[in-house]
This record gives sequence, C-alpha cells and structure tokens, in this order.
Amino acid sequence: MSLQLHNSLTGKKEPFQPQDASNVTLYVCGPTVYNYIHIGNGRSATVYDLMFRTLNALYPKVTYARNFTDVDDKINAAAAEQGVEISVITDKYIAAYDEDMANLGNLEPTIVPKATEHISEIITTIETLIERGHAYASDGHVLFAVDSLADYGKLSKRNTDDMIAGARVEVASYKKNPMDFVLWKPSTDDLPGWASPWGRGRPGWHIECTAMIQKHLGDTIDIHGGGTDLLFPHHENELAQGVCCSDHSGGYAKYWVHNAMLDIEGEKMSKSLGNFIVLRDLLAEQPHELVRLALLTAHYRSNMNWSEQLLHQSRSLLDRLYTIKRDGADLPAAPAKPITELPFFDMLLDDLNTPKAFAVLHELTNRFFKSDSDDEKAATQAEIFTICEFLNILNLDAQEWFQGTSSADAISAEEVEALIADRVAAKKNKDFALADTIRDQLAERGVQIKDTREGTQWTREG
RNA sequence: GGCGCGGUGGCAGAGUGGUCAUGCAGCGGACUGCAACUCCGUGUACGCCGGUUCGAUUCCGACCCGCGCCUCCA
Repeated sequence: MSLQLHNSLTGKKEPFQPQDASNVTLYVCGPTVYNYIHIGNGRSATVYDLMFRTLNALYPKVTYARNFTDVDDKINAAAAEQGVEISVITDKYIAAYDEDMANLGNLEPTIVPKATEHISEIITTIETLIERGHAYASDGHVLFAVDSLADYGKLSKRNTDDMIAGARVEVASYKKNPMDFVLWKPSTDDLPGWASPWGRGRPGWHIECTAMIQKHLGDTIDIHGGGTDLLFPHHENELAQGVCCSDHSGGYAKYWVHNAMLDIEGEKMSKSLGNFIVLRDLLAEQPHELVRLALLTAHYRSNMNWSEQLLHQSRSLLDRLYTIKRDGADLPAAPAKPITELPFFDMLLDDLNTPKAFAVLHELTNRFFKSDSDDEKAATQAEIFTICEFLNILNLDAQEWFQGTSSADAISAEEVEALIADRVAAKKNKDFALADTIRDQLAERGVQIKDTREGTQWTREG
C-alpha cells in the first residue's frame, strides 16, 4: 500500500506521488510570533510532525520547511505597546515556540525560514509579479491583481463575485479590484520597514511563503500544509502568487493538506469564553507524552474536541504501554520489524488515519496481556516498541512514568515506601483495618497501590 | 447569503453494500483479606423521508440539524 493523502485542491484522497522520490518537499505555515501558542497550534504542529515522520519512513530524504512570520501588524502592535523593537517580541516567542515543540516531541523541520531574513527575495518575487502583469504598484502599495489569474479561487472553491457580494472585503481606493490583496505596504517611520522600489515598507501577509518556498524548496513543492482556516485567503493568495511568479509546470504545490480545528469541551476556544488553553500551561501540568498522544488520537481532518475524557483515555493507553514496558523488561529479545512493515503503519498510509492506527495499537496491547507465551509477548512488545518509537512516545523509564512527579509538595518516594512497608507488616499481622487505612492515606496523597505476587507496586495518579 | 465539511451505540471515534472496529465509561464474573491492575463475558449504533438493490448505516435525491471559512486565526 502506498501513501494516500486528501488533497484540498481536488477534494479527494489521492495516491501520493512525489516529483522526486529522492527529495520530498513539505512546507507548512508556521506561527506568527507575537504570543505563546495555544493547544490548537500544538495540534497542527504535531500533525505535520507525524506527516514528516511518515514521509521519512518512506523516502530517503524529506525537506520540511516551516516558517516563522516575524513581521506582521500584530507583532508591530505588541512592540509598540511595549516600546521595543519587534525583534524583542519575535525572539522571545520564537524561543518559546521551539521549547514548546521540543516538549511536544516534535522534530525540528529541515528548514525554519523567517520572513525578515528574506526581504530581498520577497522584493524580487514582487518585481517578477509586476513584470508579468500580475501585480501593480499603487499609492505606495503593491497589489496582486486577481483578475490576472483566470482560475483565482480554485483552491478554496469560491469565486470573486460571490465574495464581493458578501461585502466583507476591504474596499480601498488604491485597489483595482476589491479582491486584490497586498504584496507590499508602506511603513510610516514608527513602523518596521525596508527600502524597496516602492519606498520604505514591509511585506504583506502572503508573499513571504511564496518567496521562501521558491528559494528553499523550488518552483513546485510536493505538499503544502496548514490549518483549514488558512485555506482562504492565505493559501488561495499564496497559490495565486506562486503560479504567477514562475513557470510552474507542475503547479505551485501538488498536494494541499489542511488540518481541522480544535474545540475545548465542545466549544470553540476563545479568550472571551475563558476556555483558551495556552500550550505551555498545559505542558506544565500534564505529562508531555500524554498531550502528544491526545493530540494525535483524532484524525487530522476532523474537528477535535479537547476534553477531560480525552486526557483520561490517552492516560489509560499510556499507562498500559508503560505497564508493558515495565512488566516485559525480562522477556527474551525478539527481532523487530521496521515500522513500514507493520499494520499500524498501513493505517497511517491511509491519509494519516490515526484512529484506525491506534485501534491496531490497542489490539497489540490486548494481545500482550492475554498471551501466556513469552515468545508471543516478546514479539508483541517489540512491535509496540517500534510503533512508540515512531510516534516518539514511551521514552521515559516506566518507573519515572508511574512514580515521577514535577510537583515539589508531593509525597516523596521514600515516604511512600515506608508507608507501604508498614502496610505489608499490618497485612502480615492480619490487621486489615490498619492496612486499609494506610492505603487510604496514600490515596489521599495521590498514590495508588496494587499488590502483586512480587510485592506492592505504586503509582502516582495523573 | 455564498462555498465547504459532518450527523454512528452512555461518551469519543473508525469503517463497510450482506459475520467483529477500537477506546473510555457501565454491568456480571475470575483474581484479591478487601481493593487496584490484569483477564473472561456483556450492548437489536449508524439524523429523517423517499429511491436503486435480493439486501443500505454504507450508493442516489429531498429534508432537518450541527460545524468551519467568507475578517486576524492552526
């Protein structure tokens, strides 16, 4: 089976065929760095990390670029408010973003281009668009002329007449067509700006991606990704610029993939609803692997609902996996098949169908616990480990997972062990009332115990 | 209003023209001093109405409902 991807351009699932199997190119729209990212951004990044890993398993080389938008009016506003250069803002949030990504277990992309480091490429791209008759300078601005591209709107499947009729477009005197969008805009002295043929100014929102893709990945990329909310106008405009600034015989991007949004307990996340989850806050209070796993359990094209129940289910799976890691430590070594030969991976090949893939993982954990053959257990464990390694989870020691804590006021391991010793003694004396009291005490302090043939095991509850 | 997506068992969430998704929760049982963990067993699910078909949750059409985008947004 080969990789199938849902292509927003056609609205269909299609077999993925790279232009050059020796170098697959993937571009994903990254963050505008003016704030800490939220859980929805984290989902998007994690989804594309999984795509990157999947491609890496299939092809010898994958070039994955994810940009930082580090010049933007929201950044300017934040900088002005704090009376600092925009780089003070962007440096801070880029560092925070990198930290969040590392905590989520996401790989560094191959290339992480920044808009401010590509101003000359952006200007060149705009000049090319003007030369080719797709853009015009007007009143210090440069605008893309949507009328110059016959199939403008084909990605988001909308036509300009309908959109203008919707009356939500900005009508400005310097625009020939209300749908024309800005490639370059003038900066007043108090705003960041760069010298250009059209005066001191700064790039519009969409142009950086096009310029950076062309520079780093070439005229036609294999996969372009981002959130569905970017489909219009951002990706539509990027596509328009992209096909017009070069002779893309293969188009701008062969496959457009879009991940769906994330709700919180059934409601859209918003600051006004008070259900806004900043990713780093979440990572500070939940195990990182739990967040990662939870983000991957929904199919990337489905709306995902972030909830306590989701966390509970993900915790349950991770506990089982770590139990396998702990209890299977003495099993004989079993040969491990590569990830690409496992049924789990086949599910992923079907448009990254993680729910189906996790069903396979669950079946493997069941098989492990049901089996009374060490050989079968070992083989199952090996397969589970291969999958977890691929997903970049199950990296902790089992003991660390079950007993570790980041909280300073938590009960110490020594204290727990001492209480357990007391309880064992009580049990030996058939003083079950005392034994139960000790168990209740531990439970109150967040420690669950279980008696096994080898003695009492304990875990901290999440 | 325009464009797009979706309605599956208590909840989450795959999938298929005609035997099982899977998970969480629940219930019964084994195990346990009692628990927990684990195991075994357990659910007449596919929005509504027509149509195609030997047979539709799955295909087609209408309808109802929800969501996203159309404005910064992953």
